[in-house]
Amino acid sequence: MTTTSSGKPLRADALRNRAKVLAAAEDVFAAQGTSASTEEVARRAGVGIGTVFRHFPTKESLLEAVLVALLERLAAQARDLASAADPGEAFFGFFARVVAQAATKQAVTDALAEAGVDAREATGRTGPDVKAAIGTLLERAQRAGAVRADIGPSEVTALLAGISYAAGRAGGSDDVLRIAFDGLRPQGGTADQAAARR
Amino acid sequence: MTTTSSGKPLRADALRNRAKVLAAAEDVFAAQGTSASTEEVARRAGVGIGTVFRHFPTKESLLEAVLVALLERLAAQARDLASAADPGEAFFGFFARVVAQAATKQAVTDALAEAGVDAREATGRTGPDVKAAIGTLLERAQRAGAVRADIGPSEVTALLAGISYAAGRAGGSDDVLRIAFDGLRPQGGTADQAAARR
Amino acid sequence: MTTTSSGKPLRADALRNRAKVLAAAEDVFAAQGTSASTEEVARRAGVGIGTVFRHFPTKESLLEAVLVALLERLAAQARDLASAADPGEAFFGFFARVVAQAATKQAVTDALAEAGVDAREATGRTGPDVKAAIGTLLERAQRAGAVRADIGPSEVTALLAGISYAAGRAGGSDDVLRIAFDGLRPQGGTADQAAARR
Amino acid sequence: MTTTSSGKPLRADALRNRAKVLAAAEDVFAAQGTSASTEEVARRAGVGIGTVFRHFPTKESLLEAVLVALLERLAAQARDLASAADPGEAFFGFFARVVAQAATKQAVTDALAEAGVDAREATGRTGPDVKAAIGTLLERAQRAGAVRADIGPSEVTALLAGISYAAGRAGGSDDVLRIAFDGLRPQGGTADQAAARR
DNA sequence: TATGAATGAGGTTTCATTCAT
DNA sequence: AATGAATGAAACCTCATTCAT
Repeated sequence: MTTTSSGKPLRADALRNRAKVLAAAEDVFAAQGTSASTEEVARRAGVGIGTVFRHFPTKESLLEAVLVALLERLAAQARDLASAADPGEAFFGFFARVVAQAATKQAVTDALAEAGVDAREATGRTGPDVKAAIGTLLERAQRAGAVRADIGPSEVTALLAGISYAAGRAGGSDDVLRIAFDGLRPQGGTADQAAARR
Repeated sequence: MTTTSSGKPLRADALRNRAKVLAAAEDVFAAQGTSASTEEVARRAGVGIGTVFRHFPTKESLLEAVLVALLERLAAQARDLASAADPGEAFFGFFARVVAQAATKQAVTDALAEAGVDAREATGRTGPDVKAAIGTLLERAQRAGAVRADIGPSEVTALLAGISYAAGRAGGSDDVLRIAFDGLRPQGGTADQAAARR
Repeated sequence: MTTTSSGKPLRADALRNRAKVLAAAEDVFAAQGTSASTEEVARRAGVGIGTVFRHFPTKESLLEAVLVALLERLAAQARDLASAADPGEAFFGFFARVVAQAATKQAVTDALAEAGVDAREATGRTGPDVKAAIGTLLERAQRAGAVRADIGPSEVTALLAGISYAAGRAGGSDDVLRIAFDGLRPQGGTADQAAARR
Repeated sequence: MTTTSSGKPLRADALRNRAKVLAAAEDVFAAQGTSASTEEVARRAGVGIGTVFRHFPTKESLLEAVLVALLERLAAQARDLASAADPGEAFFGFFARVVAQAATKQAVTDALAEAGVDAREATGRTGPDVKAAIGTLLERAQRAGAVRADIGPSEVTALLAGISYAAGRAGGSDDVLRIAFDGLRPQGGTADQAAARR
């Protein structure tokens, strides 16, 4: 993501400003919600409002960019864990870490949802990246018998969102995370369990 | 909720309008999010904007009223199930029903959170009602061995919120609900499981 | 002023309400300025808003009525003093008393001026009454040599308004009143002064 | 007043617009009273409503700015006369000129009073400037025996306000001004008078 | 006649976006 | 490319006035 939509490479200073704006936006939206003003983002970034709009022609595109950045970071974390020694630990560790980061992401996910933009469409090719990375973690954990076999990446992603929400808003304690983990593990008395024992 | 804050009973027509506004607000906020305009609510209700503000002097108070109405409805449903024959079925049935209704409630819960109002405080005495009713369902299900014994109403409520969110936003299928249910059941290898098998 | 504009006599209870509203309006406008809401007047009067509008079909007419009532009271006070023993004392005493009451009257005078209504027209036949009563006091004081001879009721009224304003807003002390009095007395080196020394 | 509250100098075009808005506000408030809408001010200034609020973030701050501008102008006029040849003429000339300008100033003074803002506080350091300049004029006139010795700047200011009000509202003729002048001159039978005759 | 609920124009203020500097 | 002033639509809310009860 080092070029504009027009495909032309950005000058060094422009690139630096783009990064400053993005970082500021992440902070501001996390702190004040997505209804924070674009001007506030500019102020925090230390640039003029015009500069924000030069890089992100609408507020929605700014929110989208923040979301993409977050998802990219998540995907990277997932890929880092893809070759960990203990697949189960890798999977659940990733899950827990995402939930812990939820406060910020929540704001942005909400925003896009509210703006009437489907998150999956907005995130373009980043969404699949995350899903693919999660899929890898999931498969390894399932093969190791640490996670039930009858679910796929979509279910994991949805559950991740829900538990993150609970953690951010409902003041959910670790107990909620524990319940989710128990639900994700192979369940007793089923074919899953048999597979887990193998 | 048939009186104003001043304690005087409302005239029949006023009461009817209040209900119309509340219903419209529920629809509008569910459909467009809580940033929908008050004027849109008035339009949908078929009343003048002044009427909305007569009944709910600020937008926040309108959002609050919508939330309270929703919670009241939930509490009533929970109470209805408190004496059902099968406590486990009652508990899980309630959970599933709430999640199914989630689209609307989500909008409002978000709104209050964003508005800086603590949902638990805003809902005044309605929140406790819901929690109490859920507590009753939970206890009965735990005593019957249908639900794990190491959680309380707070965890259930938080999980309810999270799964509802997943259902409303992340397009969570029934699989997510199934995972949550499995996590809520007595877990293998513990005293709970023994109780469950009895 | 015991009839409506339609000429029909008011029922006893209607008359009582009219008086209550008028008194409340005086209080409210004096305390909060003329931008106070009509609803506030109704509340203070202990009647419904509809009742206020039944008696005074517009807010302007209510302000006008308050002003008329005030002027009537002033005229009565002036008439009471018309036969006082000392004409000079009567004149200056009246002047001082009016200024002391100014706070309330100010609000209303301003209001009418702001509302684009010419005070002289609005007050209809009451204005002349006041002016006539002031004229009588003035003439007697002039004949007694206590007030300069080269001014008429119009100048006295204007000065009265100005000094009242100063008293109400500019925090004018008694000194301002003293200056006005000195300016109103027969001035040195003229026929007036001779008369004053007689 | 060539900078914003943030201390940064304004761009040339912004400065021009600020002046246009201020001038328009003076006109509009003078003509229609302080309850005139901000939109009317924008229309008269030929700018968008947003521009008005960029320069004056609330209506009250706009009213305040108009008042400050007026007081500054008055202070400048007073200072110009501070070294005039005839101190008495300077003092009374100033007084007369202020009264002649009264229509506009009245509107604004009223406004601030109504808005619950103490004019003296709101005007910051401009109020004292005016009073100081008036004080200089007064002292010189008193030393020259043209004005009575037993009053100070506060009394002059209050009287100024009152007579201005009379001139603007009550249709006061020059006679009222004459009365005030006579009251301000050294009064017969006192040390003042002796000084005046010298 | 009295009441107060309903109305909607209009007021202040915010903010995403555009454009001159 | 960067800036920030200008714009105006739209939001929330008030209040004089009308009208059904």
